[in-house]
This record gives sequence, structure tokens and C-alpha cells, in this order.
Amino acid sequence: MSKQRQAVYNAVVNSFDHPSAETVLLRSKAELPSINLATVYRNLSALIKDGLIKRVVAEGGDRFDKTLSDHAHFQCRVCGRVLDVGGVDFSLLHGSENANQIESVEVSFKGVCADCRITN
Amino acid sequence: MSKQRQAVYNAVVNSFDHPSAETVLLRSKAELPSINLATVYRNLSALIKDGLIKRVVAEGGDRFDKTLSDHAHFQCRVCGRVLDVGGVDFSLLHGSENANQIESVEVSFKGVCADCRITN
DNA sequence: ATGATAGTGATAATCATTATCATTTGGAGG
DNA sequence: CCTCCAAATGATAATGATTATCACTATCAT
Repeated sequence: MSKQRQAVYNAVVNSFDHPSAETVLLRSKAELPSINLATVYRNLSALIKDGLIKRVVAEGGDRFDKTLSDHAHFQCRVCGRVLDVGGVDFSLLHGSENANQIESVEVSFKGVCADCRITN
Repeated sequence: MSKQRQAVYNAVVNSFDHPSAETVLLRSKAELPSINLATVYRNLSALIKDGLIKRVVAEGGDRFDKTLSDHAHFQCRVCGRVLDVGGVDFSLLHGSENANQIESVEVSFKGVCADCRITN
């Protein structure tokens, strides 16, 4: 694990939100100022392939997630933030298909988050 | 409804797959050869806003769907095709959030489709 | 017809992500 | 300790889906 990959990994794991690649770059730079955006993308992909983090497909660019257990996401169409959503029973989803070979499931909600609803 | 919007709508509604914007362009051209890609994108967005069709977020570009009722999708990572998935109970999902104002839910599976599993 | 308005076609611009490639790094083996 | 080499990096160009722009055209009420 190069120091760049370690810095990217630390940036994601120490995040309590769902950072974009650009945000991971900023946070990685706190540890390793010389790190480059291309390196961040490369290592994010590598970490995902190794199962150390997960990708969250989102409007305006993918986000990255330290939480490996199955859970749903919510994205606010006003501020763009991605939030975790509990209470979704993935065991009900995993048995939904048979003809095709399922490798992953994603449950994503969209709408307006509590903060943005108040502000407007 | 302009003849362009009608052609785009027809192209989607007469499709039994989940066409990309480019595919919608091709199918619209059968009815209206002069139609342009930008016009297709414009009208796809308009039709979605009016609730006449739906957008399916997918790897390699969004797809468009004539089916309005809640249902899940599966995308094959080999051929890229998007297929409908039945048997997912969306009523269980709709009650999963409360702090945020939910406007839509998407359930998307990824993996290898039956056809591609055989071929390889 | 006239004029206002919305929609179109063509194309440039945007933006996240990936590809390229010369340079650097770090470890294995002498 | 040095040399070699594969793998990773940094810088930047390229890609590809989508959106913005804008001059022009179709539509429709007056």
C-alpha cells in the first residue's frame, strides 16, 4: 500500500459524510499535500476492487463510503448531500432475482433533506 | 406537443427495452429523420418532468423507460443491457425515511445477465 | 399577414472520469 | 550498498454523456 493509497483510504475512513473524489483529494492533501487527483481516482477504484470502501452512484459525480454493510442512501436534490438511510431490509431484495447473476444491489432515495426543507 | 416530442415519446413507448438517448434518437429518426440529438435530450427531460416516462440511471449513460409503475432494474456489466426486475415490494421502502422528504426510490441490481453468463 | 412565443437544429461548452506517458519510487536480489 | 525493474505517481490530454447557447423556424392568436 503506497502512502498515496493510505492517504486516500484514511480520507475516506475518517469521513463521516460521503465525499466526492474532489473532496477526497482535499482531505488526502491534509496528509500528503503532493497527491494528485488522478491518483485519488486510481486508488479509490483500487480500494473498491479490494472491498475496502464502496462507491455510491450519485447525481453530480460518485461518492465514496467507508461503510461496507448493506444500507440505502438518500440524496438531496437541493444541496446534493448524500445521507445514509436505515431500516431497509436488504435480505428481501437479495432473493428477488434468479435468471441473472446478482453481484450488488443499490437502494437510493431522492428528495429534499430536512435541512433544505427548513431553509426554504 | 411538437412532432419532435411526439416522435421521442413514441420511440420510448414502443420500445420493449430501456433505450439510451442515442437509441431514442435512432428510433425517433424512423418517424422524423430530421430530428436532432439535443432535441431528443430536451424532450426526454420534458417527458420525464411531465411524468410520461421515467429515467433509469445506468452505467454508460441514462436509459429511458415507458413503465411508470414502481419496479427495480438490473444492469449487466458485460453487455450493459438494463432489464426489469419484478418481485420487489416498494411499499416496504417507501416508509423507510421520515426526516427527509422522499420524492423517489430506485432499486438497481448489477451483475451478469443470463445471456452473458452462457456465452462466456 | 403580423408579431409574439416556444421549440428546433447545430454546435460549443461542461464536467466527471479515464487514458497516456514520462518520471519516480520502493523493494528483490546480487 | 547498489542496481535493476515493475508498479505507482503526477501532470495533463482525451473521452463521452449531457447541457447551454443561439440563430432560425414553426405555431397560433389577434
